[in-house]
Amino acid sequence: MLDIKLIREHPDVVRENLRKRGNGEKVQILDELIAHDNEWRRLLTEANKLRHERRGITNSIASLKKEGKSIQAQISKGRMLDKEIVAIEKRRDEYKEKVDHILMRLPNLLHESVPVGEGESGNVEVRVWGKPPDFSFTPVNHLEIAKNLELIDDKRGAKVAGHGFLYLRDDLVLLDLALQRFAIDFMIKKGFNLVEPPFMMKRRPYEGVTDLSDFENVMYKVEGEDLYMIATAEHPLAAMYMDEVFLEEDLPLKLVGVSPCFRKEVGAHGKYTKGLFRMHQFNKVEQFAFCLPENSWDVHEDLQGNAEELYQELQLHHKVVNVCTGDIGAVAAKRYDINIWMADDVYREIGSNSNCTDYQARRLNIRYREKEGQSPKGFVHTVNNTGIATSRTMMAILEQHQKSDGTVSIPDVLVKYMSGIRNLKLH
RNA sequence: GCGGGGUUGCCCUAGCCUGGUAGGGGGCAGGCCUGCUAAGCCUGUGGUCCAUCGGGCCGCGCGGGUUCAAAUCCCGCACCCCGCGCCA
Repeated sequence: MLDIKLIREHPDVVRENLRKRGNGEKVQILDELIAHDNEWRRLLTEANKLRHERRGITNSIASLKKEGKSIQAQISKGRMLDKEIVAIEKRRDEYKEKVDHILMRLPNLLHESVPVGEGESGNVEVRVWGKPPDFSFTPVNHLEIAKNLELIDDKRGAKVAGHGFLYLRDDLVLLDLALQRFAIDFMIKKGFNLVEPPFMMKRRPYEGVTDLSDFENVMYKVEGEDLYMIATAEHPLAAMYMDEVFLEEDLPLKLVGVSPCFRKEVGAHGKYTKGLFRMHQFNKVEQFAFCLPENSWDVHEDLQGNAEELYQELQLHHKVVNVCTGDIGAVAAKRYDINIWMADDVYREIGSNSNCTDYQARRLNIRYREKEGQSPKGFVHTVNNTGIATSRTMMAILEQHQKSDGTVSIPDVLVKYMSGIRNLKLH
């Protein structure tokens, strides 16, 4: 959520931001917001004047009573005023609701380094690590490899849970767990605190962390309960400190969350949905940080470095892109994606890293104070970054580390987490 | 799931029975005093709106209700603590 004061004082900045994002239609709702906010403030001031008058009457009744005088005239005067107050406050609240409604729908302000562009094609490459594998045979996709090795059962997954669900089997389950343990140990060494969050959360904290359209397109709702299945550990991690105030010396607070992720993937038609790439359920180790506003850009780069190191240790060729205005999403001020090479010679997203600045913190009311005993100074910044999404990482390992005989070699760093297994092969 | 207790400002706490401007302590910030330090004393402390000084409104877990007037009375809900029950 943006600061309403910023919108009042610098509407041109916000308007320009919406244009850059290609949210032309939102420029209009911004103008509506400003008009509604003006009207809200006018009605608020008017209501406050009436309430002030009303308080005077109430107080005069108390003193008249003490003197034993009649209070009837004051009571009827008060009743008249009450009617006016109720009417004005009803209108005031209607405008306030309109203001909040729009405010919750405006995207975050972009960082100046975000490239302007439309869709994925507008993303700008900033780094490449490694090269495409030099195969002496025609590489095949991970689903084919995994099915040949009897490590994935997609037919039964579909039978039992529907499209987008798989049974993982045997060594692929071990690989999933190995990736999680590898990433967890890595992040702990980097000074992160390990957290397993709740896998469901209530609506109010959920509204604090995400775009409202996600409630239709992304999250599963638990029927009959005020609970949603988490789409990523980022969400419960961000909401963990809702309505709290950090002490400046405790920041940055870096958390590594491990959890399954549940996503409806509404509107995924036409996108690449093969095998492990786009599923309704997968496991992820997530980096998350709360930090001071002045540090968030450093922390953002810091987490990016961690993610790149992870894929380097796994010997996975990838590219880093600065995600453009048309592809970045509402919550982030800046985002890097890591795109992984796949066997069809296409690079696909394996993780992303977003600085959300104070956008989530304002919605969640997470602040910081300079010293114990002082009042809060401002909102913290939040940064979230995929450490390892096991599904897409397994996919990349299968495709990049496949061999001509249909087996797959396990990256060295994972072997100790795989009970010594060095290859995926048919048993 | 049942019973009891609780939720007041940055923190702790009084006020609730018996409705009438939320009091005290601590912390923090600023000031006074002081040769220096400590102590002491004074002022301030959340959100928001209008405005030149300044002033108003809101805020006692959340939402309703009663009343001229609600932290206080009534109803509903959430969360926390204790005990009981059930349970991997």
